[in-house]
Amino acid sequence: MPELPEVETVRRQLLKKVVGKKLVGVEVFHSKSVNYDESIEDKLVGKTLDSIERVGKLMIFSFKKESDLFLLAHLKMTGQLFWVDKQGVLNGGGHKVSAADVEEFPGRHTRVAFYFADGGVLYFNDMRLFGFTKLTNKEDLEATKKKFGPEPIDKQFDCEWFVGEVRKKKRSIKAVLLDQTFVAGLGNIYVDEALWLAKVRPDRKAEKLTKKEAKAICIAAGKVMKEAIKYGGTTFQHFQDSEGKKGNFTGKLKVFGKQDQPCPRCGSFIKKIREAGRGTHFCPNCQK
DNA sequence: AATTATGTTGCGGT
DNA sequence: AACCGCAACATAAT
Repeated sequence: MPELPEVETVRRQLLKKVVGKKLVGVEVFHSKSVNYDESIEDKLVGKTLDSIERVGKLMIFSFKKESDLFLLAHLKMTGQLFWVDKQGVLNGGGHKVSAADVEEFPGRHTRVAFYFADGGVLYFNDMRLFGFTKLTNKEDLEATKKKFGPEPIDKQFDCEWFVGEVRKKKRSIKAVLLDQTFVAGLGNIYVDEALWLAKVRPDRKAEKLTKKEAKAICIAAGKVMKEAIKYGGTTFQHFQDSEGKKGNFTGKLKVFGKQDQPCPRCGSFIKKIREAGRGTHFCPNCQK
């Protein structure tokens, strides 16, 4: 799933569903998905979930009366977190999601199940096994957090700082925006969308951007991710929220996956290239 | 059937 | 230090 808006969508849903609940069991179906921690169940049973934070695309679960224990979850490419309540209901809203839409739990790609005292289960599914859940301590968590750059959706995010720093970078603007240590949260989809909004080509060298272009990118990055959160994220291939639903921002995409289709702004055909090692979509006419 | 693509990021090389 | 390419893995599409 993946980028900040999708992770934030899941975080907000889970806040309402699992915070305050007590863990009674952890079942590991694939050891890699718990960072090969053989005692994860022993460490978690009896703990009550206190809060869920997020840094970039990383989710951080904390526990009541435990100041030195945290559960990190990173979904990478195909990770998913599903909440299934006592009745086996995914959406918690009273009716089951149809079997056609959602696989059985645990399913083929279920890697970990977290069982709660009220009968609910939090499933971590991850087809490609790049993602992880992992226990950590306060010191490690703080070190991890420090590696992330600021988030463009943050009220405090400073475009003056962004303009100054981005124009020191020698790589393409696409590569720079994908770098989580520079700014956190953007991934392949939202970088392409933000650059379209800002009318800047993804293959431009960051150091060659004008201040005006850099400012436009800064604003666009925050805007596109805030808007995507409002719509529950984007489903391009695998993303499903904690209720098994797809993101509604997919219909709002302007360039991502739109190669050979007309640009919604100028009508020229959207092009797809490879930039920073990633499939990259842009309008060759109105992005300069 | 082999090749290429896929929403991420950490590593080892220059 | 900054940057690049690739590997980790499973699956679907050409």
